[in-house]
Amino acid sequence: MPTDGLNETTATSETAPSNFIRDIIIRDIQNGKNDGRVHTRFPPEPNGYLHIGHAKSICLNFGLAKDFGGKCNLRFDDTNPSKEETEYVDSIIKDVRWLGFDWEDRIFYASDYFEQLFQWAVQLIKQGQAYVCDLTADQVRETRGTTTEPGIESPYRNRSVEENLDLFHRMRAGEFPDGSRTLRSKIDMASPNFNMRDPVMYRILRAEHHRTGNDWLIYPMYDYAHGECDSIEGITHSICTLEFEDHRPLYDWYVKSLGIHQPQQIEFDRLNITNTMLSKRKLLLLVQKGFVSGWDDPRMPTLSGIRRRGYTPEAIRNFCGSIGVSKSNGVIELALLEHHIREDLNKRARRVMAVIDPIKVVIDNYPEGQTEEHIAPNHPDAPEMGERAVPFSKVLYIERDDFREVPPPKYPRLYPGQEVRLRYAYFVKCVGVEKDENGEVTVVHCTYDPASRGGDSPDGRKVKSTIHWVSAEHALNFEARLYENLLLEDAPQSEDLATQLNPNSLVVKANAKIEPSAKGSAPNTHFQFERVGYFNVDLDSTDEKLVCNRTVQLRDAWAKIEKKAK
RNA sequence: UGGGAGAUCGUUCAAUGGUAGGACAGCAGACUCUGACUCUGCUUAUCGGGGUUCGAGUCCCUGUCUCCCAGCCA
Repeated sequence: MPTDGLNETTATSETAPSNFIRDIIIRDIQNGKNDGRVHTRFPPEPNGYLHIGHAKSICLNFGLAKDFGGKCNLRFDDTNPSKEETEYVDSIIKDVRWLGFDWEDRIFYASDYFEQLFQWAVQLIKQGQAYVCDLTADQVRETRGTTTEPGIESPYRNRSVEENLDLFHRMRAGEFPDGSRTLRSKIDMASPNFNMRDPVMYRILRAEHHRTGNDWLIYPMYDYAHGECDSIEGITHSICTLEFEDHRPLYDWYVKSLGIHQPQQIEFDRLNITNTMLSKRKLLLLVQKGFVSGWDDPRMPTLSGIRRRGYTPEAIRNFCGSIGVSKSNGVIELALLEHHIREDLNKRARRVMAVIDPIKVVIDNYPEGQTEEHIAPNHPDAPEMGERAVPFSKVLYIERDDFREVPPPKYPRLYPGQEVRLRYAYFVKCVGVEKDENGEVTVVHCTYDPASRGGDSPDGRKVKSTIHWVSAEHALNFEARLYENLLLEDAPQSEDLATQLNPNSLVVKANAKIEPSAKGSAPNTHFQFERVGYFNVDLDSTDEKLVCNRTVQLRDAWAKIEKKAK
């Protein structure tokens, strides 16, 4: 049986459309900049799990490198030990690989460069471009100025090079308490760009680092570290999101002051998707507060979450390739992501019949105790995927929604007096119902036409619809987990997450039925439950109990018709 | 009200001074043993006002709107 979990690593063959970053690279190559090299990097901070927004950046960086015959590094931006953990490093490695990208031996960490970064800071001190400041965090903030007023220069700004060197080395040696001093760049307290108002380069922080342990008591800030890390690795195009536009002058200031290789920072728009939370901070909150079962809850937009949900790397790559890259911050419709997962799963998912919300059907004229098998293809358009036998007997289950005692106008499915086709089996006609004391239909009685075996009547008569079914005696009981958006359609703009969450984001159908061929399916096997949706086998599934996640529903024209009727 | 960035179909990305195009969504139809898939057709856009030009989404001026920035986070 084909399982495709972590083995789906074939690269996308999409022809990439033009975008402004490609234009820049093409121009750079033409001008012989960087000797025509293209070298990018994907630089996550290991402080959480990767989500679909990161997938855009991953596909962009690795994709650009591939398309231009260059390289792309994986680098962990681990300069803040108080937030970072090995668990996150491991998950990021797994997720990038799962998405189908390869960094060969180029996996790096900002922490690999701590000593070099320290030496460069010393160089900047010697050049008179950095100083040790004794102001507290509050004082730094108070003296930073406002949008209309310049900041106030620190009283420690003009310390001698010798004193700065001495103090900075003593910061490293642990002579001062956390937060008592910082190393700052001496730039311009009057700059209209706050990032240039003597930004902090190093802070004193006694926290165990997931890689360097307690070797360091001072840690470089992102702004100080990032350009140099890029420079060390020979990065040519340092691609990041729009909010770093204001940081670019500082990025350039450091590499220029140091006289080292200068990568070009290019900013693009972060991915936003309707009704989808793509903030690491908020996702962490969802996990911590128990609103979801974990980072890999199938409702999460994390790569581990959507992987568990049944999304494939191909679908995600195709999606990322189709959304484009620009500098305007837009919001992609969730429907586009769903389109790509349907498109991919339609090609690969084995068809199977499963009934999510069963209602019993008795074929009155079918012999008691008799069983027969009907042959069904595993994929309507892919004969090479084979076929399987589906057992049929007197008592069946069909979808509750496929029967109406009183049909609405134009209802094509089963109702008293109406004949439909049981897929791959027989024509059946509803001849009556049984009800419980509440008037609820409990059993639907039908008769079948033995001549229609296989699903077609020799007299050429047509039916309006074909419905799916399972044999009650042979079907496997299973648990279907149906997902909707985690966020409410009209989520209030509030910091209180609870008020924004959809109470129906997970509906468990513990009494669902599936044809026996699904027995023993491995986790992450993709199925199309015909006429219902794409599902995959969940991690929680065991030999005794099959558990399936609804990845995405099939497009449903009838639902639209019904909605309009209301 | 300082600085930075952006504005093209409902959404999103193209069009690099020369026929405004694709994808998704929507609508209509064909096909169908999945109201799925597939196929066909259709609707809909250059933020406003000036200017340059034979010709402007693209260049210039001006206005409007949106997003980002005052962490010892990244």
